[in-house]
This record gives sequence, structure tokens and C-alpha cells, in this order.
Amino acid sequence: MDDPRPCRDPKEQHAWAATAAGTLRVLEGKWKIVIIVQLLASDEPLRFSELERRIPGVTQKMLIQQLKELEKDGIVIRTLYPQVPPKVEYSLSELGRALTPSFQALVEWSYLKERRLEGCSVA
Amino acid sequence: MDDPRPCRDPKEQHAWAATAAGTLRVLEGKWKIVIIVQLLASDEPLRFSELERRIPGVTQKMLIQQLKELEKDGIVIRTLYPQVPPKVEYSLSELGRALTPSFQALVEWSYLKERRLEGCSVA
DNA sequence: CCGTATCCTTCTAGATACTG
DNA sequence: CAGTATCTAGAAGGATACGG
Repeated sequence: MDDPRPCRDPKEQHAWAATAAGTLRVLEGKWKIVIIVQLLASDEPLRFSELERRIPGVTQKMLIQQLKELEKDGIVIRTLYPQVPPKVEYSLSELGRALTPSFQALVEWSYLKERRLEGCSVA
Repeated sequence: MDDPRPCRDPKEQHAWAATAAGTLRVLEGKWKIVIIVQLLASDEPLRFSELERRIPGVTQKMLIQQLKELEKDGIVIRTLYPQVPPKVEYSLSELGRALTPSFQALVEWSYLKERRLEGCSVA
């Protein structure tokens, strides 16, 4: 495994850590990870109601709130079709899709952690 | 880039998203990412005071709180040297170090995002 | 040096009801 | 269908003081 550190100079490391942590704060929020994973897992853009259906337990308020923040941060794209009844689709931006490798790695890690918790052989 | 989805069956995708999101909740908390990045960036275990010094803005209370949770979740290891004055070192467990690829990818993504924000050529 | 204990503020999330 | 508007409870975070 490669050295994760872009630089060994302590002051640079510090700046690096701070930047990373700051940027990653856009992923904070109880439902953002699930939303992104659902959009990653889907071939096509998802309608608001479809997201709501796929994310059990979320309320409309929370869903719209987190989607708005993700949109503001340039991660998801909202497309409104001016129809009656209204139709809105959400998809990942290029920046959002660039999260793919990170999420792949995190999902693998989550499997590792789950295996550790259960202490059993899922494989 | 590979398909991030472990399975195309919708029901499996749902379970996958839920599991991942649940597990990743152990990374929630204002200071956990910074703590992990600092420990990843360091060759050696870090003393409590050293972490405090490297994470500007954190209070003792928050630092110890987040460290305790990370320890409870099996990500960091606390080692107490029974001396006077006391010495405590924190390091990453095997599970913690397994976060390396994820964090590498996330840090790269954060660079991408920052470049996007600045609209300039860092490279 | 490495924490605990208290108090206080802010932020988050959820329930519920309503609208173009 | 896809939201908005209020209200409220609780969690998270922070300031400060103290202790082994």
C-alpha cells in the first residue's frame, strides 16, 4: 500500500489535513452519504419521489434540505421539468461522480468493519 | 473507472447503501476526520498534547470525546504509560489503517474540489 | 500531562400540516 | 409531485474551571 502522505514535511502535513477535513465537511449530514450512494448505484437520474422511496426513514424536509446543500456544493444536479404535475430529477455532477473511488474504498472498508464486528466469515 | 456497484439488483443495492451508510457513521463528528488524518500522516503514535497542538481550534473536551469514540469503534488505540507525569499515546488500529485507501481517494477528491472552487491551475 | 465536570449555546433532526 | 412553513426535542459542540 502506498504512503498516503503527499508530503513528509510536518507543516505541509498539517495544511493537508486541514484542507481535507474542511472539504470533506460537505459530506456531513445524516442522509448525504445514503443519497450519494443511491445516485451512484443508479444508472439514471432519480426523481424526488424515487429517492424518498429508496431511502427509508427520511422525511421530505430532510431529503430536500440535504439535496439542496449537495446541489449548492456542486455535487448533485437538479433538473426541473416544467410539467403538470411537476417532475424533478436529481443526478450526480462530474464532481459528484468523482467520488466513486472514495466511496468504493469506503464501502469496502465498511465490509471489513462489519466482518470484524460479526467475527464471522461472510465470504 | 470500474462500476462502483457490487450488484445491479435493486434490492441488493439498497442493502448495500444502507450498510455502508450505517458503518460510515463512525466517522461522523466534527474532529474525527482530522484526528484520523493526523494519525495517518504521522509515522509514530501521537501524544494527547501533540494531537491537541496539531489540531487548532479543538478543545480538550472535544478531543478526548472523539478519541474515546474512535477507540470504542476500534479505530484508534490508546496506550497509557504509567508515569509521573502521565503519558498517553494514540495510534491507529489495523482497522484504522485500513482506511488509508479511502482517505487517499477522499484527499484527492478534496483537491479536485478545491481546484474547482478556485478555478485555477494548482498543478 | 491528561484528563473530568458543569453549564450553556447552537445546531440538527423529526413531526406535522399545508401549497402550487 | 415536489416541495414549504412551523414548532419542538434532543444532540452536538464549546467555554471554563477543576482534579489525579
